[in-house]
Amino acid sequence: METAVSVSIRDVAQSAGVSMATVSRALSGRGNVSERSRQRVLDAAAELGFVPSYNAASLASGRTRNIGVMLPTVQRWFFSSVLEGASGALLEAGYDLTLYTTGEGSGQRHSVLNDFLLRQRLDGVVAVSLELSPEEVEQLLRVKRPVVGLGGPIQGVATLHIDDVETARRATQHLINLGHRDIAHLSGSPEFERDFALPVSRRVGFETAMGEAGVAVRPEWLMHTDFTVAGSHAVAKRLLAAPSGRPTAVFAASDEMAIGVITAAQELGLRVPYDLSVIGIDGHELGEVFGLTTFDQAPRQQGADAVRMLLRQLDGDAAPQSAILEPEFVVRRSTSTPAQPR
Amino acid sequence: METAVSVSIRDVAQSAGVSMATVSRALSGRGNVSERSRQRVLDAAAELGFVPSYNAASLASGRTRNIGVMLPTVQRWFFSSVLEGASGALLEAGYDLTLYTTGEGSGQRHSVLNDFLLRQRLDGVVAVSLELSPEEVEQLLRVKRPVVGLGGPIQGVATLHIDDVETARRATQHLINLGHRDIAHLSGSPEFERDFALPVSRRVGFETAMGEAGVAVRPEWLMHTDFTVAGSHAVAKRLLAAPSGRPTAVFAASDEMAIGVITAAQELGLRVPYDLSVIGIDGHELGEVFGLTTFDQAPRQQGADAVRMLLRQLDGDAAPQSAILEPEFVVRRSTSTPAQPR
DNA sequence: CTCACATCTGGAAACGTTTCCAAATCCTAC
DNA sequence: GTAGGATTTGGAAACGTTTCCAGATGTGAG
Repeated sequence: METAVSVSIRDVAQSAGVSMATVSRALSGRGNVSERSRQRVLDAAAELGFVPSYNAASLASGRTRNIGVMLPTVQRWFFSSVLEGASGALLEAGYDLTLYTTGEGSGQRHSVLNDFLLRQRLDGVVAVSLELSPEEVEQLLRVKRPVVGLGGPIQGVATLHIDDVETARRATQHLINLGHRDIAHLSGSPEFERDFALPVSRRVGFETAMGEAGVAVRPEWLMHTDFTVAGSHAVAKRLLAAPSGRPTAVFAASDEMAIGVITAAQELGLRVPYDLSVIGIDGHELGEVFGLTTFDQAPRQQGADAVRMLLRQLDGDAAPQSAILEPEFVVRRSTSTPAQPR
Repeated sequence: METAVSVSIRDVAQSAGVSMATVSRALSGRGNVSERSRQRVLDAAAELGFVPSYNAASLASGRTRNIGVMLPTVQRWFFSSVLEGASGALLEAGYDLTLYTTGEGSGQRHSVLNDFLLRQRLDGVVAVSLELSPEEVEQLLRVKRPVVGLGGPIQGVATLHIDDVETARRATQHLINLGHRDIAHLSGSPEFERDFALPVSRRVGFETAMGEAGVAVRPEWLMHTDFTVAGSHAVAKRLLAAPSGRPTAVFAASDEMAIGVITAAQELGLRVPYDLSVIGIDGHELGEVFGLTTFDQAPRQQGADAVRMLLRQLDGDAAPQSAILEPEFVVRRSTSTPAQPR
């Protein structure tokens, strides 16, 4: 509450009658300080309204209390959820969060890495749905910055993710178990996505389940679009209005896509699930509203967990243990037995 | 591409055969350097793979090339759009973005300000939909950090926002002009929101339009909920199923709420717009899918603009000029004349 | 060929912490 | 009371830049 300009550790030291070294120790908690000194320092600091300079501390110590979060965009539900989770966990731990949205393409990513991440501004990085090249990983590890990956495996980096193939297989199996045979799959394509092999993994899971059940995959029912409601809405309208007949069920690679399918169906006068069953993956907040059956992968939780993993690594505690997450199967009213079993 | 450990400005100086001062000048662009020296420095820096330390630079210069963005949450469309816009603009300008999600309540906000913002880590702050107290503003300005507000006026701070009252008035008027008289309004409430008087402003606009047209406002048709699809979906179901009769039109304070109303209507078998007209405010990306009539306020653009305003201020260029934005009226198929004009 | 002035350069002092090191002080057990 | 170890302390050297201040070098006009 004094003059805001530059009350430094030196002023505190003077006022508390101790050395700067002791002030630093008392305030940061590293090193031994007698209870008496600590108290005097704390009082003096409070009295003077002392605010330590992160920059100076970082420069001297190498620690920044700042974590970078890289993700393709903040506009899709999965990513904003992850971000929200990470942000909360970091705030709680007293860390800053520096955000890098790299764009859906990989164009900006390299410059981001070079221009920002390496400048010793970050203690660590959470990379969400990004395929880092071996060189990029090496670059990061060389500067001793731990990295945690989210949403898919990254070579040489601790990672948190669900088993995409298996989850897709189970989703498809759910439809088959209900009696569906005419099943379409909506997924992303390399045209729209650069992250991981996510669209591919989910398609493989789909095909695996179909193969296991001896059901043929109709290539014209493998549709590609971006991972948005609007994109899948448009594609689904074509799919469902095709004169060659329509599927009785759709497995969408994400909940946003599934919602696009549902709205498209409604627009065409189809009743879900009576005329069309729909299942997705994600656990979107709107799943409830649309009665969507899905595999919930709790992205918010994932964001928080990734941060905690990273912080543990920074504390030197744990080995970077990758983990495969178990999504929760949530059955709602968008799936049922087909109306006209063949 | 050499050993990554600590190639500093000193090494570059040595390698280029000039002083550290000259290296600094050549690299940062401030101060005069002969073309010859500049080239040698640039070459040496590239050769050694020199990466300047932001921390050291910040410490010495006081500039951080880091902008803070504070917003309540990243999970609502308006906010994630603003963030996306801001992030892009900052990346482009070579600035880092430090994200503070303060939570919808104001609880965490104060600590955020104190613990983070003031630590000379930020060159400036973009505050989105936050009501900063005079003390908080004063605190920021005292440390000479420019602030730009978004989403509502902040005392003593340059601000970017639409005229909420007027926009709400025009939205309501649109319904009235179509012939509607039984109009409900869905808005937020202090129970859910802490930001600004936004819900209030939009309600006032609604009431103004109704008053001007001599139409009575039915208090039971003033519904409150949070600014989400799910929240408004639930409330709208009650509204539209009320035995006392239902409105022919709904003005929702945000597009997300409007979408909740539309899905609720569909679930109840009502046809939009035949049985119910719906209008919102925002310009949500799903507006297209749902055919939503709305006032588009281009939040992504707002985020980018806010950043540019801030950067201009940092360059010492411009006076902090507040601006009132003009939303764009987008008519789609969710509004029409009422089915049964009285 | 000089002089005056602009441009360029290097030395060194900041910036505000952390942490190494050695010295001082405190304990405990004998 | 004392030796030996543990705990506290302060001095001062980092950390890697920027920038002030002079001094050196270049330029153009007379």
